[in-house]
Amino acid sequence: MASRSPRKKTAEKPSYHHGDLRQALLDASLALIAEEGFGALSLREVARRAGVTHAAPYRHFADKEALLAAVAEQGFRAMTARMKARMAREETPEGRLSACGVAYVLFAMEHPSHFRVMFGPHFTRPLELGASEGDADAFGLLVGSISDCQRAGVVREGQPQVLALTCWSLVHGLAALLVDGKLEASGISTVPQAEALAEAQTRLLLRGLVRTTGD
Amino acid sequence: MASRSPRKKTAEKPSYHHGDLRQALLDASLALIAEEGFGALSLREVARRAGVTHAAPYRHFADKEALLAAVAEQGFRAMTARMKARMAREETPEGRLSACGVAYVLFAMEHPSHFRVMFGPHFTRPLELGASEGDADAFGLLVGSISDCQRAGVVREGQPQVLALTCWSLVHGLAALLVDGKLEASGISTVPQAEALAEAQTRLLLRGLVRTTGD
DNA sequence: CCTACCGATCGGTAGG
DNA sequence: CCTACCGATCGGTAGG
Repeated sequence: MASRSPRKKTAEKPSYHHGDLRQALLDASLALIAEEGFGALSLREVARRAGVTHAAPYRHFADKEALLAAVAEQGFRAMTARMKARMAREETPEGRLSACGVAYVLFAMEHPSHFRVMFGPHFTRPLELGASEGDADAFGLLVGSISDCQRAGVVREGQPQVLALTCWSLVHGLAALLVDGKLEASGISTVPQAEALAEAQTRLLLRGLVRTTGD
Repeated sequence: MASRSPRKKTAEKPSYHHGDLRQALLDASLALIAEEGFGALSLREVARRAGVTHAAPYRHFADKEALLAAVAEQGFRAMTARMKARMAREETPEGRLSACGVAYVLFAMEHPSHFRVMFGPHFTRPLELGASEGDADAFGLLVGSISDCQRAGVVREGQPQVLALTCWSLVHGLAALLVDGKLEASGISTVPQAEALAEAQTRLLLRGLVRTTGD
């Protein structure tokens, strides 16, 4: 078929000599994790999928952890954007608070590999997020949302950080159980199902489990 | 020191010729995960730590997944026992419900490697728990506890399974965040801190975030 | 439960 | 970004 002569390498295959290999490696990592699981992730296999030799990734990442850190960082940005977008559709503070949590769960469902990298025990150091610009980070959005609700008088008193931690636990737990398939036994596996569940659980946290007089 | 003559192998080293190698392999797996992380887990290294050759584990486990399944099964039994023990100290239905969740978080803090194996994405098939005897499984305990609270009139109406799923999400999320060290930035890392946090979050879920007249 | 062996993959580097 | 190479580890099996 093709001659093996070493010259005329003029772009027969995507060799990324001038393309964005860095991004290609990140994409390949996510695809690999999604298809083969975490155990299959190696720099060599990632390079293979990106169509380069196994030495090439070292031009962009010092080691596997650096690659995963880049994946996680991109994931955090995407998740924050997802939350902002869904919150923007709401017109009340409690609507935004709820949207914040639902978006968290939806992001996990739609980007399970990203989610696993972001929250797995893969990093030795804290994962600097480029000194995230003020309220841009996800937890900051949540805390701010709680504060807004308190100012509007719809959420009880208390340190916003503490209340936010409870909200985070709830949506993080739901997301983790969904991503790891632990709710498939309960017949929950699709995105719409997850969305409905996230909304129901958020409502429940707001109103509380305890039976009230106005119930 | 010791002669290398092949005879007289009379128990100089723990060789498990008559001991419980199976249990030793399970313990070694947990220690390995705790010390070196998941990536370091291999049947060969586990065998090495147990003091046997790398072919020995195959006498007890077909492959790595079978070993991990055994670890997980043991973990589920221990977790259920932990929950039962803590629930038994309580005298009210809501006390038992709360204790149920707190015990879940405490188990995770005290056995992080077990927790990771139990809820990680490591298994291809559903992990049969030996057809857990009726209400003995953890989720069953939770659902029963919710039902009791409803009968006592302290928890609102609704399918117990649905309410239980919300409780599970909350404590699972808190446990996962703790185990993976994501709350260390918030200064939470000890067992007592985790216990206090679990109790606070459980209370919050019961009462709800929404400001009520009797607040 | 051990010895001895297989093929395969891996992280990493030298040198271009 | 590639070729060529290093030492090391791995899962798994044969045969005892």
